Amino acid sequence: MAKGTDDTIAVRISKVLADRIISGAIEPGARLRQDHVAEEFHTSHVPVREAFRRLEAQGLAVSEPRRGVRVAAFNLGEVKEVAEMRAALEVLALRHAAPHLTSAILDLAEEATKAGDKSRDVRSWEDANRAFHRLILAPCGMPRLLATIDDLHAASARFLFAAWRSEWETRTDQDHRAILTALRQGNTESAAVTLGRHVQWIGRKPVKTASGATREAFAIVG
Amino acid sequence: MAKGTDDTIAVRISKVLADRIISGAIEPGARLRQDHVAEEFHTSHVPVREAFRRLEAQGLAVSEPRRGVRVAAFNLGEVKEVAEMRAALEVLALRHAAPHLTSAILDLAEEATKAGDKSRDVRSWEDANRAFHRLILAPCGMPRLLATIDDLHAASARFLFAAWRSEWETRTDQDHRAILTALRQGNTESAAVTLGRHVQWIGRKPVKTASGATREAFAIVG
DNA sequence: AAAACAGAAATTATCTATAATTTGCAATCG
DNA sequence: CGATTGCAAATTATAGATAATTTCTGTTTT
Repeated sequence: MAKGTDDTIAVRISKVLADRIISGAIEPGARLRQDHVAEEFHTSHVPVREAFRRLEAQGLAVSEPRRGVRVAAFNLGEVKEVAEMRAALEVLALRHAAPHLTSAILDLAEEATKAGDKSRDVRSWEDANRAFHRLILAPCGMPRLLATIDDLHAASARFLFAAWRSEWETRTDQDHRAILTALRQGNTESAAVTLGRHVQWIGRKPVKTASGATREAFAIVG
Repeated sequence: MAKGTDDTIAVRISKVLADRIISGAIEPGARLRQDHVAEEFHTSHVPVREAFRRLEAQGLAVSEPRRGVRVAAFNLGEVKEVAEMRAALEVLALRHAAPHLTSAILDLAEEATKAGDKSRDVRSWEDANRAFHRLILAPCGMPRLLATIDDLHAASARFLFAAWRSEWETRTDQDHRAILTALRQGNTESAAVTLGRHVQWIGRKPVKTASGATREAFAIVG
């Protein structure tokens, strides 16, 4: 993949910040101060501001005029919203991608599924999961749709990392396997229905808060 | 509506440029030169660049590093893509909005439909059409979904104005009426199905090109 | 005459500086 | 003692200036 060395500085900054926000390295609600970021990247704040606009568009940051930029907060409602949008759009993408799926692609998707099942931490599971979804959806050849789905995946990953900050138990992904089987049989409709259900599966998990109490954390696990 | 006087300059610029791009005042592929725009708005180019990032996120402009920003081009493929995305997402929004729809809202939506039927030019038809869709979808209470739909509507409007630059023949919108009737009867499923079909209706129309030849123009008419 | 080249002009991307606004804190007043 | 006002520090937003890249144009070369 493009290492981005010819990207503009603003793009580089936005990629690094996006990664930090998604991984949870920066807390929701935390302020992003342009001069501090500029200093860290040894630039002025002009490209930093452009990076902020980019994060805003992805839904990872919110900006109030004259009051600065904060990492976007989220709640159960937004997790559900993203899950439903993903269901609607990924199903659409799959219907268009299906006729162009080759067995080579499906083999790669199966490998991604196995990698996910073997993952012993959230991060590598999420990498494998995203690879699976991208592999089976990319052949739809609809760039705008794929870009929107990518942004939703970023949001999903953020929810996931926030809930499963460290612990992760391996599990075998039956849905992915069912989807692959259906696709291999040319049964697009069945694959689409399974995918639509799959990405709406919201995991729950008790998490200790800073104050010592426990609350439920929610995330899309598909 | 917010007149936007307390918006940041970048937001104001992006709104004006978005309107010009959508209305077709600036041609697809045309370059947006930051110094010229800055001069027009009596500002420096820093807010102009931020406005460009915003247009980029909406899919109205494309930017190549060091080579500047251009008005995004589009083709029949993208018109279809936007239509299908709208169908998927507006159906989702309607399913969530339906339980919150009051007869007052439905009355307003009916007025919007009548206004659309009476419209003698594309612009006012499109205003009325967007009002209808927003009225019945807004109560879903899903901000991210509504924002995405708004961007898709902007794209739709652009396709429409490009195809029907001036001529427009009045027509009565049966789909809108069928949707309202179904919603009044509490038949959400039927309304959703009709809406999904409605926004995928792509109109065709012969258009004279600059070179005098005629080609077909396409646009979403719903 | 078509293609390739070179220099000039225009344009983008960034940096440094300045003005305007907000936020935090402390002292004052009710 | 709590709320409020006022000032200082921090921060955001914009302007003006500079360096680097691209585009344009006219000329030369094959």
